[in-house]
Amino acid sequence: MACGHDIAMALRTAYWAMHRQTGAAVARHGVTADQFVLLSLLAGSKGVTQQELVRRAASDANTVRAMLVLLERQGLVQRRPHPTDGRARSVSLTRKGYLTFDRAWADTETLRQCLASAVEGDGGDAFLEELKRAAEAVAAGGSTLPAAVGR
Amino acid sequence: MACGHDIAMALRTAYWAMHRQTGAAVARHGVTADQFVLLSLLAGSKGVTQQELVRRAASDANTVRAMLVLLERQGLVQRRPHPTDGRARSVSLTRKGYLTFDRAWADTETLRQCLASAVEGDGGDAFLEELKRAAEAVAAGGSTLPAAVGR
DNA sequence: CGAATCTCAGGCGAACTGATATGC
DNA sequence: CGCATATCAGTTGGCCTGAGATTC
Repeated sequence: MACGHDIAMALRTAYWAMHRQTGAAVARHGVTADQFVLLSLLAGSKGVTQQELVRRAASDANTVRAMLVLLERQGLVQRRPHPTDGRARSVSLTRKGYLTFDRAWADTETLRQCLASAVEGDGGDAFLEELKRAAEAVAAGGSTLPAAVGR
Repeated sequence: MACGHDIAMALRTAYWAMHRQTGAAVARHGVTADQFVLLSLLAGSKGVTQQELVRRAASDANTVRAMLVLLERQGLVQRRPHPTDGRARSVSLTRKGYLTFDRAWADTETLRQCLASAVEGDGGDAFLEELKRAAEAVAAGGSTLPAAVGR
């Protein structure tokens, strides 16, 4: 049977393999793998708040801000005051940002197909669902069942 | 159908959820989540070379060395010259290393069960296999199908 | 010789903590 | 008031490149 540790290690291996390949594929566009994730989120929806990016990228508010600052210096993203919420910022891609993302997206096409075809056949959807379920369970598991109890 | 991007994002989310929970669970033992991974590998087999750790931890030679130096300063691991290969180092846990790992392992028990039970039921083994297959495909995919071709 | 293992120097993106300002 | 959003200052661990020493 699949013990948690094996899954955790396989998860780690898979993530880093993907992260490194992505980084290598998008490096020549001047962005990192993590920055590419942000770009993909911004390309998908206009006028996102930083908080939204934090949620969707599974990251941190300070980290996201630092990354946006770097992307802003490259002229790939712009941050405008939010129309209704004075606290928030409305982040969106610039034209250059769209161009860069499109190219980077194209250069990661084979990578995504590689990933998809590896799990497709048996049940790609089932795999995706299990992955999401695992993420949720783990994220919530630490708070519902505080591991800092024993001893 | 499950597109590669969705899988990649879910993979990222799952990994970071696990990484953060692990880090929070083992923090009071003075080790990080990544260091805990090394400890678990060392606890599983005696006299491992650093190169072996690099492979199994899906990491980098310089990174592993830096981490081992930190762990060595804490007295958790020891590095001895390899018996047969003069280039290599034989890394193993000290008694303190075993103690620390056992406690950290116990504190991550609920986390592993959380992860296992989330994918169990449908097919935990199938999930693990798909995960491994995806990791292999991605790791090899970048070299067999160089993404830096287009344009 | 080439190849593998490890070490060293250095830089950098990213994650984190804690405190702070501002607007809901 | 509490709460949420974002900012700033600073620290750290981890990843990476490039070079070099040593041994197989």
